[in-house]
Amino acid sequence: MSDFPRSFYITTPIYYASGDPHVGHAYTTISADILSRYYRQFIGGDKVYFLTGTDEHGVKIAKNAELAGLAPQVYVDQVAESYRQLWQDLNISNNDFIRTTEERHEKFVRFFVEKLKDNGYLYEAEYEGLYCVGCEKFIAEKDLVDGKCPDHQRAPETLTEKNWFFDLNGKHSSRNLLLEVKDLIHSGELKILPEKMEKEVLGLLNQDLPDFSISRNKQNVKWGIPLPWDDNQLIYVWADALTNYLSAVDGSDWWPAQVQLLGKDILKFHAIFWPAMLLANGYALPKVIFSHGYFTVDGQKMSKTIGNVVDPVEMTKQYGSDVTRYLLSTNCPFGDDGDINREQFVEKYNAFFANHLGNYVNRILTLAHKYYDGKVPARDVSLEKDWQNQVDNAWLVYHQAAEHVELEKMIKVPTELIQSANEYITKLELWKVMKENPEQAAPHLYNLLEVLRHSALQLYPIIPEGASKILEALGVGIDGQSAWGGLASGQALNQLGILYPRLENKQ
RNA sequence: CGCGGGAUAGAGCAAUUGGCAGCUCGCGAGGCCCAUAACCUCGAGGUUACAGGUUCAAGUCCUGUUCCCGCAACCA
Repeated sequence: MSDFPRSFYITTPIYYASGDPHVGHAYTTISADILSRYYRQFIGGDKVYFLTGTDEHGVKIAKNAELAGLAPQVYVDQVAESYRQLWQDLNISNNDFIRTTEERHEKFVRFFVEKLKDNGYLYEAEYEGLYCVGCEKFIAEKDLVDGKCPDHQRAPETLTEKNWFFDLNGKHSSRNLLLEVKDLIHSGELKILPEKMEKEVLGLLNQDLPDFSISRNKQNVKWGIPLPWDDNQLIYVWADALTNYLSAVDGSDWWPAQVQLLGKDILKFHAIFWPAMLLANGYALPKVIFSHGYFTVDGQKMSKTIGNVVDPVEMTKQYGSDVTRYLLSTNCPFGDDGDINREQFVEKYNAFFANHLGNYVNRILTLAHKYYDGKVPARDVSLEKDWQNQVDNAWLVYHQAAEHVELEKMIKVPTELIQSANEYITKLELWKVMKENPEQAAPHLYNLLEVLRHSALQLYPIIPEGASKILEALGVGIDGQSAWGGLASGQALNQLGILYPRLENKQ
């Protein structure tokens, strides 16, 4: 059995509130929810803290608000609400939802950057960049088309402004934070997973990483948290956003996070800058930074211009929370890129929910009602040995998968148990035995029901709604025992009917 | 020669890090009739992108080539 942490603090990134939720956001959040629910089952509900939220400052948001004709705060209120709604619809069990425009956060960020300054890690310097007058902001060289801003068809000017910089390289303080982060990654104290992402981070650390600025001139960025000691500056969104992982749990002992999930686009910030900031202010580092992959859709990059965007809201509306959770989280090994094939949604639904899980549930509950009065029949320990071994082993594999954050492997375990149970029924022709000699078949049905109980417990983190219904029908709870023999003979069983109707594939 | 990942059956993905190329879906044949046209068994389908090399043994290691994809200093 694997070693469980004493407590489990898990975070998703806070999502940038410049638009509606994306399927990638849903993927990260579902993954975090699966782990949260898993740990709640096995180390206790009060030992798990699951944080998500929204990042609500910055130029882009101010601009989008203006385009929508709304005040920035009104705009982000709406966006935050759409995230909240989606998480609710997806059965996400987050303990907190932090917004960077909340007072508790802003207060902490001011404290945090002030501390960086007091500790000697901030210095003032010139930032030089390409500035587009039309956009009223700095523009990256890679975004230029023929040397011009694509939005305004004009060449940007080179502009300098004074910013406060964070001393990563130890030029202004006694510590070289980049070297320290590198050492901590090498020593395994800070784990970057999957391994290939750790390689990438180490690769970045072997190149020159310049210090980054943690503030912006107020004239260029108008929507943010003021720098406490400098009226002309606002705190740059990254310094603002990363700090949420602390501000949300300030005053408690949840920190350090056990797992911080993120998409690979923001790996550098989380695996290098964030640890450096924590070191500078004397905080512990998160245990694991886990970077998951991206989706392509039908083999292509998801993009609005191609028009192949998968909308998580629509998907949830169409398929419900369990199915959406299943389709997204079991699509590919966690940590790799995966392809979403929408034409396969119905096929995958039928294969797993209707044919496999739903059919099995209906199959054995019907038998129990037909021949055993809807009650858990008597058991016979001498007929349980093989099942007990198999189930024990299944749990071992399951816990190991969870420990390694291999979400796609977690669902394989109960799937295989059910498959074995179906084989068992066929091999013994149990429907016949039940008809002819129900007493003889009784212990076998007990085994089948017990297998269902274990499967449902294992499925619960991934498809909480359906798994809860099944466990309820069996008369047990979600924090049930993973030892064999948890069902009590004589326990009344509910009939569930068709839990997941088969869908016809529209041609 | 900026850093890194990838190319395996019609589709989507595995392969305990060198040991008989597997899984799911789809497809074909049979079985069963308790269950949702479900379930069970068997089968077809691969020169593992390409060319060399190391090895008793290579999808896996090495060299080269082609193609795809992230990141590349402020982009959530």
